[in-house]
Amino acid sequence: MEPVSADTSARAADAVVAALEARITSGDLVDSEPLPAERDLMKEFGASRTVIREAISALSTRGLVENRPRFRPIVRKPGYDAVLQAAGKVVPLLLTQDGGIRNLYDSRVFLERALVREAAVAATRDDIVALREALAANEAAIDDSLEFYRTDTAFHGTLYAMRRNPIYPALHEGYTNWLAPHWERMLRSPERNRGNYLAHKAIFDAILERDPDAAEAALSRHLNAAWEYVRVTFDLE
Amino acid sequence: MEPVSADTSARAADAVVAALEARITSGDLVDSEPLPAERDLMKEFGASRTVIREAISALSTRGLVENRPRFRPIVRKPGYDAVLQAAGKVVPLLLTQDGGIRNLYDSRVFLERALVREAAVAATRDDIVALREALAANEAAIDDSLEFYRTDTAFHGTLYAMRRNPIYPALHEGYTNWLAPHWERMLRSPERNRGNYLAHKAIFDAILERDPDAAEAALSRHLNAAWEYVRVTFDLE
DNA sequence: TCGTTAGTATGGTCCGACCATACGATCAGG
DNA sequence: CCTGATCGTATGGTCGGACCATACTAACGA
Repeated sequence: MEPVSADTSARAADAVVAALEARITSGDLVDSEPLPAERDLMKEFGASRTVIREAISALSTRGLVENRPRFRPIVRKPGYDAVLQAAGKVVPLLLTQDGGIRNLYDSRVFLERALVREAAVAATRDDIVALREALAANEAAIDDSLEFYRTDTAFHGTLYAMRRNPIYPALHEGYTNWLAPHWERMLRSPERNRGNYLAHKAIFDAILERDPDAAEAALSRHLNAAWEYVRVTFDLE
Repeated sequence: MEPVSADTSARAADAVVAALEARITSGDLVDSEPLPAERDLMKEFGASRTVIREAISALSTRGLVENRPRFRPIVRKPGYDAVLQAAGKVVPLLLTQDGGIRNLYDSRVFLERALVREAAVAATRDDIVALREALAANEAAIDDSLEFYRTDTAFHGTLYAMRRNPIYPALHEGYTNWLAPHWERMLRSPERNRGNYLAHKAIFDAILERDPDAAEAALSRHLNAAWEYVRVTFDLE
């Protein structure tokens, strides 16, 4: 008679979530295909539409389905980008607080310092090729600020890709998306682009020479200078 | 006549979410206090309970309110832990896939390598004191495997805290929570504990001597050995 | 063959109801 | 006066049914 585990009172939606979750990961529900209609699911689970909709909503925030307002939800197999998407719902709120942008940017610098250091130590021939190409594309875009921004991002992205761990490209996308609003609005010019390109080249050269300390130093200079621009532009700190 | 921005068809709940979000971040709704009752909110926003509930659910997944099944939702000011909590909903799914655990663990090793390197270069006197204390507590717990696990985690946590960036403690909590299921079940013994303690001590000593390379190497040895245990225990890869 | 159009499927919202439980107040007993 | 049991109310969880607007589809006509 003792209501021992009273805390196990579960929401009915949780069961539906678990079931659909299993079906998605198992491939029973195919990726990129629409989810069954709500009214079908309620018959299937013997639950009310309320419960079904709550379950779908939960799946949506977990990135397992893509839920555009008036359309059928689309099944999405979970990937590392899903994590970032989920996190992305909260990050903007943090950026409005105290040193939020500073903290996020600091973590990016810290990570990229480690990435370039690793690159200097362990870059493969293919890595070097990829970096060289990214750098060349960056140089070619100096006079086109929009394209320069793209190739700039791509150059840094190459660093993230070198770990061959899907977490890092996802992280890179997170950083660029979250910091973009504070970055895109900055004034740009070919001169400034050239400065950034030279910074990228310095990093690349240091990696080529297998000099981790120099690579890290060059990266630090580059990103700290960029931070200075952001800081004064938005009057932070 | 052109339905230019037809995609702006918003869910009614979004407006409620935005409003409550603003109230929480502005402090109008106090942290740790219960949210107004659903029936009050519907009067206030002129919306149906359906919409209100959906809004609350959304806030819950964003970590702005804590929503235990049968209780009043509790207001939670957004923090870096909220991000990790949101991400934590998806991470377990990824860990069941292919090299999921490997990827996550790899990212942890990579981060901690950077952390100990930084510690060796830039640790303050207070940092050293904190590390020494964490290490001492770890040594004292060698014969108590449960306590050893706690102090082990705390030692690593000290490394994360040294950046004085709240992102890192949150990350540390994420790593420990996500990897815990694969870690806690491993067999433990005073001998193994002693080995881990010695590894911690080697890291600490290298930091003391301001030798980043040695610190990083010691950390790598330590975590790679731990990975080996996990790998064979769970027959991964 | 292709654009138009009508009909249907489906998601979004609302309403009103009932249940179970957390909460708060009231009351009985020491 | 304090403590613990009791009871009524507030509140979240679930249900079923309804209506609307729109995405989708198939029939239709130029």
